[in-house]
Amino acid sequence: MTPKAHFAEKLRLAGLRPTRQRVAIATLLLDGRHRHVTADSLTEEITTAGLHVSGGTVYNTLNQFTEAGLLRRVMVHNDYSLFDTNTDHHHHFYEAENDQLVDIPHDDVILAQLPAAPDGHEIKAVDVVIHIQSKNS
Amino acid sequence: MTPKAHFAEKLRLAGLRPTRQRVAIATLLLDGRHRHVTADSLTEEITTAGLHVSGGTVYNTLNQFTEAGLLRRVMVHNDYSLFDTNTDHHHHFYEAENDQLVDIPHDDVILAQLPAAPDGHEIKAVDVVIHIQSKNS
DNA sequence: TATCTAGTTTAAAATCATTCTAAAGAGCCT
DNA sequence: AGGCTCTTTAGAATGATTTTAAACTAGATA
Repeated sequence: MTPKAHFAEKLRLAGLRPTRQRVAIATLLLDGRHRHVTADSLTEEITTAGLHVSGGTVYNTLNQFTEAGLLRRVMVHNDYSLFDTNTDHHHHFYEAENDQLVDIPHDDVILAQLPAAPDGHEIKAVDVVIHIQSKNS
Repeated sequence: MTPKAHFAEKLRLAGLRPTRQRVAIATLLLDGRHRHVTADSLTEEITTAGLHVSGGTVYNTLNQFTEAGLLRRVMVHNDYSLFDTNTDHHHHFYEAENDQLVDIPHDDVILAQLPAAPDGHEIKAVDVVIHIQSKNS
C-alpha cells in the first residue's frame, strides 16, 4: 500500500474524506513521530514541503483531526493552540519562559487518588501540566 | 479598619499602588469567596456595582493581581482567560460542553509520583485538570 | 466516462480577546 | 500645594482563529 493510500484509509476510518489537503497534512503529522505543532508551524512545514494549503483549511484540518482523535490539543496558554501528535495518555512539562513544552512518559506520573466525577458525569481525561522554570532565576 | 483601607493595605503589600480602580476590583474579587472570573464577567460585575473601569485597566489589573499572587490563571481552553480567586493549591474539573469549571479540593487528588524536572530546572507548579462529560452523551 | 451533489477549499473579510498608545488624571513624597 | 511618576482612559492596533461566499473535487451514479 502506498503511503498516500495508507493515510487516505486512515482518514476514511476517521470519517474524513481524504482530500489532497488532508492527506498532505496527515502525511506530515501522522507518521508516528511525537511532536507539538501550531497552525503556524504546520503551515511553514507545508510550505517547506513545496505544497500549499490555505490558512482556513489548516485550522479546519487541525480541528477535525483533533475531533477525530488523531491529534490532541494541549492547553498551556491562550496565546495560540498547540497540537500534540502523540495521542497516547501522557503529561507535559511546560516552561513558560521559553514557551517550551516537553512530554512526560505516562508512567512517570502516578495519580494515586482521583475524586469521583460530579453526579451524572464521568471522567473523560486527566491532564497534568507541570510548570517548570530554570533554577537560576 | 475600613474595608477600603484593608484592601488598600493588601495592595500595598503586593507592591501595587492602591488606586480607586484596583481597590474596587480587589473589593469584588479578594473577599475570600472562591470563584472564577473572566475579564468580561468582572467588567459586568463592576458595572452592576455601579462603577466603571476601562477595559484596558480590567485586563491590566487581572494580570497584575495574578503576577502578585492574588489570583491564579487557569488554563482550560484558549478562547479567553479564566482567573481563580482561590490561590491555594487545588485542581479542577472542566466540563467542555458547558465551559464549566469546578474546583477540586487539594486532598482529593494524590500525586504519588512526579518526574524529576529536566536538568537545570525546578518544578514551580503542578496543574491537574480532569475533563468530564455528562454520562448520557 | 460524463454527470451530479454534498462536502471541501480558497482568499479575503470578519470576529474577538487582549494589548498598545498617547494624552489626561491621580497617588504620594516633600 | 508642587511635582514626579505611576495609572487610567478611550480608542486604535494586533493576532490567532472563524466565517463567508464562490470555486472546486471526491465519490457515487448513470
